[in-house]
Amino acid sequence: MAINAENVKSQMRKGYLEYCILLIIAKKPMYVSDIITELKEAQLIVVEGTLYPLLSRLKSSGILAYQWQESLQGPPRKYYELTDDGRQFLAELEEGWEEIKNVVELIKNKNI
Amino acid sequence: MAINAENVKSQMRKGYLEYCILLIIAKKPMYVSDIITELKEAQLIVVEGTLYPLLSRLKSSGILAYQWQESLQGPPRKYYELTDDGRQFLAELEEGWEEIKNVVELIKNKNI
DNA sequence: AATAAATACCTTGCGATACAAGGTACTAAA
DNA sequence: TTTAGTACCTTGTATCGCAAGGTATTTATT
Repeated sequence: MAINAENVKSQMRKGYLEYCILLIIAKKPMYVSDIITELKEAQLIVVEGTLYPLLSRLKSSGILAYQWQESLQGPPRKYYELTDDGRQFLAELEEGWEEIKNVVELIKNKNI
Repeated sequence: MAINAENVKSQMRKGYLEYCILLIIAKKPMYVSDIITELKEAQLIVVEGTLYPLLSRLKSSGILAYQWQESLQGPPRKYYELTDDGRQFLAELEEGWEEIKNVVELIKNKNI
C-alpha cells in the first residue's frame, strides 16, 4: 500500500522490461541465462520467475519463436528469436519509447 | 493474455505516470482536472479512476498534501502539493528515470 | 552403480496498480 | 424543483513482476 522510491522504480522497470528483452533477442538468438546476463550488464536485474512467463507470453503471441539446442554442459536450452511479427512489434515499441521520452521532456520543460 | 503493442505501451506508461504527475504538481498546487488537462497536453491520457487512488496513495505516504479550496463554479476542490518528503521522493524518481534511459541506451548500443 | 552438483526448464501465489464503470455530493441555472 | 455541470470517491477486473518452490537432464564424485 505504501509508496516508496524502490516500489516506483520497480513499476517503471515493468514498462520497459519487455522492450529491453526484445532489443537483446533481436541481436541474436538467446536463452534465459544469456538474457539475464545481458540485462545484468546493463544494470537491470531480472529473475527467472519474471522471465519465463514473459517469454511464454511473447511466444504464444507470435512475437518470439524458439529452437531447442544441445548444451555442452547440462540439459538442452530454448533459444528464442524474433519472428517477423516480432520485428514489427519491436518497431512499435521503439516508437512508444520515443513518445514516452517526449512526454517527459514536454512536461519538464513546460513553464520554465 | 495476448500481447499487443497498445497493451505494452500502456504498461510502459504505468511506470512513469507517477513521475509525470509529481513533475506537474511540483510546479504549483493542482486539483484533479488541472492535472488531467496538463497530462493531456503532453499527449498522456489518464482518467479519473486512475488518478484519484494514485493521489490518495501519495497522500497517505506523505508525498503529497492537499488543501480544500472554493470554486467559483461547483463544489470545492482538493489542491495537491508536494511535501518536503515529496520533493525528496521526486528527486529519487528523477534518478530512476535517468537510470532507465541509460539502461536502454546501453542495451541498444552494445555490439553495434 | 548410486549419489550429488550444476544447469536447464516451468508453475503457483501474492501484491501492486491502471482502468472501466458506477456512485455521491455540492452549486447554479432553468 | 428539476436538470446540468463539476467535484469527489469506490468497486471489480485484468495484468504482471517477483519470491518461492518444483521437475528434468547432464556430468562429476563416491
